[in-house]
Order: sequence, then structure tokens, then C-alpha cells
Amino acid sequence: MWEEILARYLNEKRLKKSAKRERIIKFFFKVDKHLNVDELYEKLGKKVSRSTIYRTLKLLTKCGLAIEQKFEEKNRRYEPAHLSHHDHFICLKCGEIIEFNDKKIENTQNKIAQKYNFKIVSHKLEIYGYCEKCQKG
Amino acid sequence: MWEEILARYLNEKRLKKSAKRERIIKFFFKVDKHLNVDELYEKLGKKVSRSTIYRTLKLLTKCGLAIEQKFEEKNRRYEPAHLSHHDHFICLKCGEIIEFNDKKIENTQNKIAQKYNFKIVSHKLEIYGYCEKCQKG
DNA sequence: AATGAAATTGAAATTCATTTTCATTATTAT
DNA sequence: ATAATAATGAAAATGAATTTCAATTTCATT
Ligand SMILES: [Mn+2]
Ligand SMILES: [Mn+2]
Ligand SMILES: [Zn+2]
Ligand SMILES: [Zn+2]
Repeated sequence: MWEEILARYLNEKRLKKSAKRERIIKFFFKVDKHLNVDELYEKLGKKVSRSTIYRTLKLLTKCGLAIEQKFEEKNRRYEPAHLSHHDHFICLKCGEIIEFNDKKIENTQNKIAQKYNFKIVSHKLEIYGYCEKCQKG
Repeated sequence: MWEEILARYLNEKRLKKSAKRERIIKFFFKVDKHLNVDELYEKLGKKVSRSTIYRTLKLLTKCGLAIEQKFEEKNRRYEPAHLSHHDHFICLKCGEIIEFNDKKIENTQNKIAQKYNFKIVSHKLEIYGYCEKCQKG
């Protein structure tokens, strides 16, 4: 539960609660997508400054509740980290991001790593192309 | 051969030859690694401005001779495109970049894409961790 | 070789996302 | 209520990449 993790983190770091921050975070978890700062800014009715959004997302990342994604765009996206590991399809037309997780790929990665004596810490697989809708349209 | 491709491109676009550009490009292909603008600037003895290096790498990318890579760093890297498709191991300690290509991974990607009715255009697999040397050190 | 149109260059200016600063406001422990 | 400290937003700063522009170079045509 993100509420507890957040509460613990704030307490630990002697940070204070604030309405703005809560609004951002609640919304972020409700929407539960890959969002960038501007999208949050717009969807929150421009009631919270970008600075605060940036700061809040950094904070969530630090306490492990969000993951920074850098797809092939100018700006970052963030996604809630409550989901298990997965990789992404990214539609080049509509920008939709589809998540998937495949055991075989993960296993194969581990095998190759072994072959190269490479110790894996993390990985990132992004597949760019066209989603079902956009192939038709 | 990159020389011909480049020559054809310059001719086609009515661009002129220049010593600076040639120096950059020759060096780029000689080194044959994943370089960023600053590394090129330094290794070329600061004899060519960063602007020109940026422009030259853009040009190479446009004519298909270089590939822009955006690993998890602040700045871009470029690599010669004469190699066939491959993915990367990236060492978190020494920064070494190891290339690999695995049929099984590529096949599996295609299968998953089919399952999601996703039409693949390109993909990017980056595996972060520690290279053989850095595990020991 | 000389000319001139067009491309190239480097330095400085600009852009754009993100971070930082700082003065003001809000929160919290006492 | 007070004091200490965190949170906030606006503006400034940062940094990579791009663009601008005046000066230089290239090259086709004389
Ligand atoms: Mn995701
Ligand atoms: Mn490579
Ligand atoms: Zn789409
Ligand atoms: Zn290493």
C-alpha cells in the first residue's frame, strides 16, 4: 500500500504533510499510467506548480513508489511502481504504452548475461511500432 | 562502405566537402565505439567546435551511417551504423558498452508482438549491470 | 587564376526540460 | 501562541542540443 510506504518515508525524513502533495500523489495513483509533468499539470487543473510536481515525483521515486521512464521523447514519464516488472510497447502514432511481461525473454536475457559474464542489475526493453488501432486507422 | 554512402548523400543534397567534417567522420569510424560529443571534442584535440561535431553527427544519422543512442545518461552517444542490429550491456561502474545479438530474444519479441497485434518498427534492449572486470575489482 | 553563389564554421544566442534559489506561506512540535 | 522547519511558486539557473549570424571556405563557371 503506497499510503503506508509514503507515510513511513515522510516520517523517517522528518518531512511534513501537505495538501498539494497529497493531491498530486492521489491523482498519480488513481490515473495509474505513464504520465509526464505537463500532463499532470494540466489534469490537475494547473492548481499546483510544475516545480511542486517535479519535486513530488522525485520524492515518490526516492521512496520507491514511482519509476522514472525515459522513452524516446524529450521529456520523462513516471509510472506507479506497484506493478511488477514489465516492458513496453510504444505506439509511434498515438503514443499508447502497452505493458507486457514475458518469462522467455527474461530467461534468455539471463542466459546471455551468463555467457558474457555480465551481472545484470536491471534492464529496459522498449518496442516501438504501431498499436492495433493505429494499424487500421 | 561509408565513404561512398557519404559521398552520394553529399552529392544528392548539394553539400560541400570540408576538412573539418572529414576529420570528424574519419575519426568516428576509426574509433568505432559509442561516443558522445564531448569525447569526440576532446579526442580531436578541441580543433573542431562542438557545433560542428553536433552537426556532423546529425548528418551521419540522416544518411544512415550513424545511430543515435540514448542510454541512461544525460547526453547522447553515437555509433557507426555499419554493424548489424544488436543490443547492449552497459556497465554501471566503468561505462563499458558490450554489444550482443540474440536470435531467440528477437524471435520472442516478434511472437509477443503478434499476440498483442502490435506492429514492430524497432526496439531497444539495454541491460545494465557489471562487466566481468568490474565484478572482480 | 578570378569570381560569386552557396555551404561551412565557431561563437554566441536560443530553446526546452529540469533543477535550484529564495522569499513567502503552511505545518508541526513544544 | 511561538518557534522551527518544511512546502510552495515564481523566477533564475543549468545543461544538452539547436539555431543564428558574420566570417571563411568550397567549387562550378568564367
Ligand atoms: Mn509501465
Ligand atoms: Mn552498439
Ligand atoms: Zn497507436
Ligand atoms: Zn565495467
